[in-house]
Amino acid sequence: MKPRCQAVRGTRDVLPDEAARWQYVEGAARSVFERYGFREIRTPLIEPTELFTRSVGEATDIVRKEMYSFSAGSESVTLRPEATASVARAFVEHSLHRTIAAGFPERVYYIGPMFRYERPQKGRQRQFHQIGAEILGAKEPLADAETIEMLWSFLDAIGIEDRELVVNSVGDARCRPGFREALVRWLEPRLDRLCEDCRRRARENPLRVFDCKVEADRELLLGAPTILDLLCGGCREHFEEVCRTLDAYGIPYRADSRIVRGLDYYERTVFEVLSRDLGAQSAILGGGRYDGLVEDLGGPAVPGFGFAIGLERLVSLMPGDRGLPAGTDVFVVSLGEPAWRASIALARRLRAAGVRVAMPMSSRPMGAQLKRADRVRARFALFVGESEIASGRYGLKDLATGEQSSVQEKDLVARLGGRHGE
RNA sequence: GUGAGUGUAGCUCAGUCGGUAGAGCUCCAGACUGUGGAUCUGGCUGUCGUGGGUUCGAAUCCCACCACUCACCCCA
Repeated sequence: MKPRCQAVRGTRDVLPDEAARWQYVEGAARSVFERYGFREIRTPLIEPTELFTRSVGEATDIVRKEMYSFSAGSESVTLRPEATASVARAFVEHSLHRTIAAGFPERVYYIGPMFRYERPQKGRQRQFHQIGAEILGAKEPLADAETIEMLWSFLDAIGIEDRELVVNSVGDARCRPGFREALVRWLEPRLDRLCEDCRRRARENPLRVFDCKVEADRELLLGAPTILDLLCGGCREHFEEVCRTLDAYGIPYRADSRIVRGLDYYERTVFEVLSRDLGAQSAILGGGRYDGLVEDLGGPAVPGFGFAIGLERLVSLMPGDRGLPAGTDVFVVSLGEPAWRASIALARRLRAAGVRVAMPMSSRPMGAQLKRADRVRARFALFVGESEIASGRYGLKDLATGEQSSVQEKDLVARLGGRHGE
């Protein structure tokens, strides 16, 4: 059979078995994040194009060549390539800064799809999903460290063991221009010894030369000035306090002056968590501080810190025994047409009591029903035949142990473990 | 945007020198009319990615296109 239509390039279907794993991850994120005071925020998938050109940055790859933009009426809109800008926009639009008391920032998290028009490869789709969180109104280093600590707990909770935390500071409006200048001055006379990509980076976004993958370039760049040596006093102090707090938490990390993020709004702290099992796209998550973003979007000077996790990447790293689909509680095996009819009402009563029930859509041979019960991973088979209906006692078989007992209907719900999800 | 690899059944894959389509798994039925997983027997499913070319004849050779995969780039 040839499908008449298929999923567009870079998008894919998450089928039920895998969706169960997504739900597991999302549930763990909500549970952990809410312990730290984060509440969910939901923002639109489409935003004014200007939101991203202003925040993410005109010169970034995301804005220059990866956005799904189109005109709707007279305005240009864009499918969001990330959500931090949306959260900041909503924050300004609803004057949420008025709810912030000094020392008590607003914390929000989101889960949803993002869109970037890139060439798909391992760990990279055109529609992908992020779990992210933002903490707005805290300039203190504890906001950075505590949020990173929360992420570490979250990764623990879902069993991600192969991970490395790297942190850096990219300075702020006071010290970054100076560093940038020093770096460009250092690069100028060495351009002909660098690869083509690095020569382009030197022009467009000099800090990015540090994550070049060419070995010769990396060696040469060891001699380049590093941002950590040129931080201003405020940025240095902030970074050192973040590191001290991570030490106090006992979270292992590597300070790496080569970590540079691709979005213009980052200042001071930036960080990533890397894994070796992801192929070339090695980042599970990334984030940092953006103290100027809210103001850039027309709001008051409210500092921010946040991160985004790649959901697909996370799910692919999770141990295979996590987040398996829930099985059925009971399969109603009916013997003969009259019993099958009677089982319809029985199934309704059990479901109303919160039991997960499966049964066939028509009377079927018993062998076929029991095979099906195995397939849907039912814990019990409930036998319904004429003698059971007459006596009001049903045969209940534990499909794992093979033990069978006779149970009255009023005792069934307790035996089957009803009230799921309540 | 650049480069390389791969497209055969629902899934994983064989298919020799160009000779007319195969296995395992899954699914369905039966063995087995009130007790499943195992086993055995039988059965269903293909525009061989698409279009063109060469040839008596193409899954196989050639060209183009499409999709997927991996890498560059970039990022989650």
